[in-house]
Amino acid sequence: MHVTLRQLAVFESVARNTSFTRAAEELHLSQPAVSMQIKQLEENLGVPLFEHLGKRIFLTEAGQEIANYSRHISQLLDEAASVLEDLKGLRRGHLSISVASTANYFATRMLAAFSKRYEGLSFSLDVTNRETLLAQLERNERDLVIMGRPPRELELDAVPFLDNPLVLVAPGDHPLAGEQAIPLSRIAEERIVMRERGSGTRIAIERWFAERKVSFPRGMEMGSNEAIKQAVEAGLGLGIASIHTLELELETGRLVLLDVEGFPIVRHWYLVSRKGKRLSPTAQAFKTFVLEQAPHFVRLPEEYRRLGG
Amino acid sequence: MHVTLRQLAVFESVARNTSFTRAAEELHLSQPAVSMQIKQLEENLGVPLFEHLGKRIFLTEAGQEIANYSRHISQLLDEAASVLEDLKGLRRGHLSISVASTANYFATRMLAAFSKRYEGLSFSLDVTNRETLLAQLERNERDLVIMGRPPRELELDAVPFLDNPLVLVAPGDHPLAGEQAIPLSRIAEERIVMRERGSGTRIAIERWFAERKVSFPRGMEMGSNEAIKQAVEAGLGLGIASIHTLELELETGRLVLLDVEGFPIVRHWYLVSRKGKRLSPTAQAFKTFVLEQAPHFVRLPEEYRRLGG
DNA sequence: TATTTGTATAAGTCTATACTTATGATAGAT
DNA sequence: ATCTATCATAAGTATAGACTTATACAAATA
Repeated sequence: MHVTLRQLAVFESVARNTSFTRAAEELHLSQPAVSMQIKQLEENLGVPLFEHLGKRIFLTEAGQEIANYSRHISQLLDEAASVLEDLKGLRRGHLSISVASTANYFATRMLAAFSKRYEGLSFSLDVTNRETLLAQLERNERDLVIMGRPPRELELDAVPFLDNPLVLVAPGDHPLAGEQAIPLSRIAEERIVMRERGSGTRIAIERWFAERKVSFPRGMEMGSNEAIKQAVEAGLGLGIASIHTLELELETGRLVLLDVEGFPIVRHWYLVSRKGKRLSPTAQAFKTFVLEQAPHFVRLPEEYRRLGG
Repeated sequence: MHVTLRQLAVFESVARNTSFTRAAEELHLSQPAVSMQIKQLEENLGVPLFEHLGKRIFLTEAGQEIANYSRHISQLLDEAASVLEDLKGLRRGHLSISVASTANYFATRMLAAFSKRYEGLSFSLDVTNRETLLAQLERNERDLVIMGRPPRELELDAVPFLDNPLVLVAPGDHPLAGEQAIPLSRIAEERIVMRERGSGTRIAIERWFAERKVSFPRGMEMGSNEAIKQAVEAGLGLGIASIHTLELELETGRLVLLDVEGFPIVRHWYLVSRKGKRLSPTAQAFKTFVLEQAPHFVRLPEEYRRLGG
């Protein structure tokens, strides 16, 4: 059968007015135009929809059924239109993002704030490692990803939106705590706790030392930021990590920033999406939000120094 | 927006196949034809439905929403088609009939049998007086009506389908009980209990006596068939009524048929509908059923005589 | 780099759609 | 019986709808 929405719309009007002429007026059509649409609909359905008794018309049982279905369908269409409007207007929508474990510390706060601003939106947040992040982008499973320097070889849209200072920290009672302008050479004497080889942070650190032609300090490798913090607190050495992973420890003074020559090593946080991806209104809104608001969700190294002093 | 069902159908196929080319094959179309339909749908909705990443396509969030609505709509259309088929195939439908009070005695049985044969059908049965019956027909509120002789002045389709014998009955212990070929003159001596002036039955009786030039017997008027039966049983006189209202009393012997010259007065039951009314499949089926099966739902006068003898 | 695969765009065709006006048929109303 | 209101039918038209083929473009693949 080849029913059209037009036919249903005309039918609906006729059924409601119980008159072809009245429906024609309502639809700004000639009366024969209405007759034809109804006739076609009846032919398509293979059933008479109206009963003609004298000059009055009545819906047949089939007509009543079709009237119900017709109402239902036009209601669905209205609803669909409204949903699309909501999506455009950010009153509805879903945002799926993933963030590198290290970024979790502030990304969660950003998402919470964004969520508060756009109440209708729903979210899925994945906190995972770099490898998974890239795989998700590859499979187009995420709108956006927050991570450190994204690989150049993959075709990605990556926008830096926030400084990511790698800082040197020591236990609160360390001899170097509070000293200013510590020469880098002094650090070479200390043992360093940092992330394992191959991790984004570690690569950055190695490159940094290499650029300065400073011999890489002996150290300990840890598989997580939490492990680094615990090791440093336990006095196993100095730590190098993103300042954004250290907030609580710095605030309580369990760890302190060291003012070492050349530190912090400034890297950046990136907002990453698949190259060529057309962001949904929701994702676009989040991107804008992050680009504008990100600094409000982290503390700068200076702020902690003030605390420590 | 001017969305068409065609657009939704094509969209549905593309969404399911996640491929324009595959959808084109499925729909036996060229690939550009599919592209065009999707493009139009997107323009109508004002939203991109697909994301193109490399050669792969993904549904946008809006696309997923529309896919849901589209599925729902096509499901409704399927359901509507199936309902119409059911209506045609008498697996579904509604029959609304009214019957004259007098006809109730066998009409209910007919309806029960019909209902058993077509299990999917629903019914509404109104047992009411002649006046209401005609008003209902006038307002096209009933598919069919069962009544005695319908008025000629109204434009009706009326088909007689069953004899309606008006019989003379007496209490089981009446002197005339069992006598054969009682002359009509003998009856003139008795008092007669019958329906009130103006009722269909009464008119028929009066006309019958007039035709035979027999003086109308003195009698009592009753407003209902039940009242007649009670009066006769109580010995207030002989009764004249449709045999179909007397089944129980004749069967138990509380009343007996009198074999009076000229009796029974044979009238007919009619199946009546508004002139020009196109009967629904259900109503048509019931009409056919009644025309073919009606005699099975009543007893003939002879059968009771055998009982009485 | 060339090839294959998948989609978009352009141009053209054909037809059915969605109308129109004019007129006919029918049933109520006057 | 005539008039009036309603719907159906007929004939005609302009348009847009639904296609086609040919070709361009872009990205994955070899």
